[in-house]
Amino acid sequence: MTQISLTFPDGNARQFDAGITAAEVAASISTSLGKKAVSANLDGAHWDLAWPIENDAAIAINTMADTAPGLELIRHDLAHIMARAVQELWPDVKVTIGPVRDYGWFYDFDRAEPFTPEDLGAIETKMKQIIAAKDPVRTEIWDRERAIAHYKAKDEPFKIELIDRIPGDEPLRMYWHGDWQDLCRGPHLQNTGQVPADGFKLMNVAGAYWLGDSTRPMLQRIYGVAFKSRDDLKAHLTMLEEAALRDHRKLGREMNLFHMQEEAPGQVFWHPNGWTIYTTLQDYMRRKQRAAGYVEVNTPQVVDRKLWVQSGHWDNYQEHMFIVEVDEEHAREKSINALKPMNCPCHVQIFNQGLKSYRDLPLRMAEFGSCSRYEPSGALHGIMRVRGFTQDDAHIFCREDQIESECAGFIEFLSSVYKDLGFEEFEIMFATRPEKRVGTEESWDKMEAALESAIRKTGHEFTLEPGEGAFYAPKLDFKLTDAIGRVWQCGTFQVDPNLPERLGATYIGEDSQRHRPYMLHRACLGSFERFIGILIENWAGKLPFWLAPRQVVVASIVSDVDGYTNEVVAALKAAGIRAEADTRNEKINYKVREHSLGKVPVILALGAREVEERSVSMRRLGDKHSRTLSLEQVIADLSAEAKAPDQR
RNA sequence: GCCCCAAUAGCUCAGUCGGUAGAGCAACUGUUUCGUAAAUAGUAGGUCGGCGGUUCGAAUCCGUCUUGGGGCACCA
Repeated sequence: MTQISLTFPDGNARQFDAGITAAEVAASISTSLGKKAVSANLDGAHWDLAWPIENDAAIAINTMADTAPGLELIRHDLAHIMARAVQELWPDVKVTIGPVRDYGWFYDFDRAEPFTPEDLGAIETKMKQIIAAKDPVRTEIWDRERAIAHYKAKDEPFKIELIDRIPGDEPLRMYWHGDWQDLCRGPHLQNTGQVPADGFKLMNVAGAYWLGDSTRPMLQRIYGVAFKSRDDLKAHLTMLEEAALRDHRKLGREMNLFHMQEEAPGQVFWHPNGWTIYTTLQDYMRRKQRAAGYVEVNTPQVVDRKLWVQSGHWDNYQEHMFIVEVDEEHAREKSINALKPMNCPCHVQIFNQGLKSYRDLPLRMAEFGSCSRYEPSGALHGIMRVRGFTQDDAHIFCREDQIESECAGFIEFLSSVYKDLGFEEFEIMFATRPEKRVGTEESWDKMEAALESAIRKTGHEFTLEPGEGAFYAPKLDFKLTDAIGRVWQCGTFQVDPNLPERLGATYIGEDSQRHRPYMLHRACLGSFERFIGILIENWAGKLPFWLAPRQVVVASIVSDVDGYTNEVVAALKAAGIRAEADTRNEKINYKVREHSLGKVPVILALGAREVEERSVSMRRLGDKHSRTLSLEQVIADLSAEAKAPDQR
């Protein structure tokens, strides 16, 4: 018998007979570990307790107390238990794939009739029966022909296609519990009873293309969430409820920020409150960009097809463009135009006006560019994914040797903006050369090295995305993390030697010859619409004072003090604060409640006492109590707070 | 674009078997002047998303379009 050496996490190694299972290893350490073990990590791979170990390896035994492997096993086994439940209820349903995902799993089924909410209830009940049965799990390794014959007999065409897609040298693991069987690479728990029967919930049904391919059949996907305990599940469901409470579509209505209507799908009607956020944010960005050496421009909305043909958008992006045909007077043919989906071609037109010298570079050209894109109807979502939006766009025209410093400068700029707006954390995704690309290897080497060096010099880490760059150059994407841990891709930095070439941009170098500039596309917020949606959800509507559309409500307690109320409002407005009076004939409780629900950050309540003292009673949003302060003090405090972060 | 679900008063929602459209909040008008998260009475408010069909009769059943939602695909 061959001996193998297994190294444990404490560094000790022990000899075992080859072919020993992880379960036997666990039991050899202690009886209790043998009982508690659920899986192993073998050289970093997640390993089923029942699988034999044939070679030397580093091993660690997992129990349910190990969160990541424990949840992985629970969710994975639930996917199979659900598939079994579905086939026991409806034997003609075809099974496909069912992976683990965040918080749970899904499984895709092929079935003629849609699953209803009642069906989900029936499936859950059946799943609980399967769990209660504690059916032992076993896996067998089959050869390809046997597996295919098996699935042909069972009429499971999707499984046969999966087998065809598995590389020839990989073992086919057939996984069983009870009489039910699935193709699966594992690992699994030892019996179905190890899954917590009250720790999961089926959430919803959605369509999903087979293999994610829109030309393949649409399957029905059932999503479930699962945790180790009922309490963890409840906590998750509560978290979902809280996330729903900060939905920007709900808050946008409640705070009277904007609305959308069916005559203009995917476009925002900004109300005064919402537009105040928008312009405050835009003013802030304008100051930041000026300070960072950008010039601001503005370019046309409706642009002739000729330019889009030249830029390449007509061939590559036409399905996303709003095309406008115009019967021009005196013209023989209609003129065909498109609403601009991007600003870059127009910016090159400005660059191309007059000769540019190398002394003009880098030229940082910014536009709050209003763009229109015909997004697919199913992609639209509140103000986050729209058809009409404004980018905080800029293009930096520069020489190759300036890419690195411009990139570093942009990363500093972006991190300062994100910090000012309340996002401390962001991640950089570095997308490198794809397989299909243009340009020399030397040029790719230089561009990638410039970006990598810029990231390192600014002291950041990055996540590499090999092959994800554009066909002409690498790019960076910036993902920020919001208050409840969600990740949003907002910023981008993309090198582009292609468009200056297509649109004939040149500058005169020191050698008095014409040279081709590089163009660096960059955005920080992405679009104002989407970013404001993110801000609303991040702050749950309770925006920081400087961004809050309604900053102060001054509320009379009795109508006798209305004169003083109006005086206080006037003084606040004179100090640059967005203040309004509430002199309605309502109780102060009513006013406090209404303005608190409206997310107004400061309420100043005024009664006879305040008039006499020339003071105000200030209540901050979310506070239980108020404080009495002098009017001068409050104006000084609030006007300081009303300043944007860059002006403090 | 694709699958499923939905659309009733400004908002949130009820409306049974196909038989004259309802509530709470908001709004408006009185009364009330009140000290930090809902005073009180009354009034008004609707082409039940649009169009077509079935029916003696449609918010309700069927078709279709539009929009929204959950996903998928998309996001050079």
